[in-house]
Amino acid sequence: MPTRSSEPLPASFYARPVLEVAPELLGCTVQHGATAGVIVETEAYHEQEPACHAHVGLTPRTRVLFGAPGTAYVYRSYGIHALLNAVCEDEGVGAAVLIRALRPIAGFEQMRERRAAGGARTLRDRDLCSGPGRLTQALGVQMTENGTSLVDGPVLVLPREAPTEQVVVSERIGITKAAELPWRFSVAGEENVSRPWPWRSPRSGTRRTRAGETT
DNA sequence: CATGGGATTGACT
DNA sequence: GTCAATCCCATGC
Repeated sequence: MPTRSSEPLPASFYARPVLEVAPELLGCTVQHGATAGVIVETEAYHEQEPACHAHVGLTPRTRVLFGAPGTAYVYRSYGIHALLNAVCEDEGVGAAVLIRALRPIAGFEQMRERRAAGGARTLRDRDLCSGPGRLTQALGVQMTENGTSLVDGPVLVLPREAPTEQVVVSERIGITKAAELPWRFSVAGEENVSRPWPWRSPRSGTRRTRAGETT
């Protein structure tokens, strides 16, 4: 039972350009019940670019995306995984930050149980939340949390305790539209990040680092 | 109402 | 490297 060391981030934190919020969420904590982890990877999405679900306009599915900043947008991906986003910018604007990876800090055993129940075979600490579908599984975040408040819970986002880390920028992962936008943010040297496939290497030799610059 | 496409993961060749 | 699993919903007839 982790003691909440501080109050959740206020809605005003999210009511800003999504490209500001996405890197600033790095280092913040996502907490759900007894499980929690520090955000180490995010991606920004905005209605004005086609990779964002809100790009198609207001529909039953995207309603939450156009809602109040600080709301959780949870959607099902590939029919299997629930992906967690934080709705940003003003109400009426469709924008959100996808939480792609966490460094687990509390509730390790419960995370392991949930991940094992979900079929995971590797249960090292760094496999628990190193991917957008993995972290929701580990934290027990489901579609039922779609539309709930990240300020009032049940899923909470708490401010970071340590100041600025080294932010690494790169292209978003797993999308086909607007894939060139450098809207993915992670922490330099962080091990608990998602790696759906090796980061682009033209021909031979596996590149370890692929990134733009820091801020 | 039928169809098709994912902001993924894990297993396998 | 390839591939299947499986659900929500946008789109089109």
